[in-house]
Amino acid sequence: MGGPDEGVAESVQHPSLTILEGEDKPPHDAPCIPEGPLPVLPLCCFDMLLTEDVTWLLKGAEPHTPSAPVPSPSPAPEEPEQCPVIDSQGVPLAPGSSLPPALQGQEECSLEQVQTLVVGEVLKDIETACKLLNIPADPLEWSSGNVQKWVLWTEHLYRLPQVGGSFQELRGREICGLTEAEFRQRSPQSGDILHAHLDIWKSAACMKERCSPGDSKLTEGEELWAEADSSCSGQPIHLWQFLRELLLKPHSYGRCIRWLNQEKGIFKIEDSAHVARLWGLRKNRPAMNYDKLSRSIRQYYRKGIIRKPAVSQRLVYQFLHPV
DNA sequence: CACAAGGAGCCCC
DNA sequence: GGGGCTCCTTGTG
Repeated sequence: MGGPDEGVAESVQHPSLTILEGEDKPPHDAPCIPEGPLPVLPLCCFDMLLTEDVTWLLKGAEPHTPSAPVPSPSPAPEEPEQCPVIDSQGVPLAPGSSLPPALQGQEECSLEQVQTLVVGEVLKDIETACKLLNIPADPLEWSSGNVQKWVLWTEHLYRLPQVGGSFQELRGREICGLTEAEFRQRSPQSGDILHAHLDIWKSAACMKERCSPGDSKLTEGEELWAEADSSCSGQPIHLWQFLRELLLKPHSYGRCIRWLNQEKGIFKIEDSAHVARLWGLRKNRPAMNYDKLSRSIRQYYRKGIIRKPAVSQRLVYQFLHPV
């Protein structure tokens, strides 16, 4: 069913725009940023971060065409967020008005600091996707199944038109070797975007490799993962864990699931179909839908993991052991 | 119509 | 056996 017109693709494109020129060396205390020039990343690839976290960045970083909307994975910018989105640290972010905690108190932030922050966020998001999809971070290591998962995921996350089996037979090494033109050839509608996103992943993998492997210091994101993620143990992820992971990444998934009261563990599924599809992707269950997902959630009632809150509302659930 | 609740059968690890 | 998927019925707003 091709889903009702979920305002496709055009909001994601700024393929020619780049930020991160990396002319200066990064600050020496940057946690995991390699020395030397940072990879030049297309701006469109940061859209997952831009919506809440760094809209302030763009404001200062003009000249941005005023008519061009800020790239966003959300389908239609027509509807503003009804509720303030809470970021991973629980700090309410009023779009365009507040600085990330790391930069609070600093009126002027240097380009390097911005780079460090943005790149760090990109790495965290890639890490999230890896864990949710259970695929290696380095695209070169992907099997054809991994490639397929990644394509589906990226399509889904950025509401791209579906490419079908255009990349089906390719393994990671092969898809990494494709030029943008070849991407377009295989998928005229979204090939360029997929190519740009793959570039991000390749750059991130490259950066990770260049990071000192002995550095065991966890980034914020990794700490969150350590708290939330038990999929690293090699065991199959449970639904409640998956939901919690989505909830802990509000800048990526805040539109489909969000906390109503994190202290009490109360959350709301904003887009039931979307969450179900994400779960289906994660579990390789293409037929997953909210009906089945909610049935699984209801199994948790008996087990004391999730319940309906005292005041029952549609699509609102509560973890019995809040995060 | 979408969601909620729960029974039941099935599969996989 | 546990966890989850699937299909089902019934009820509600």
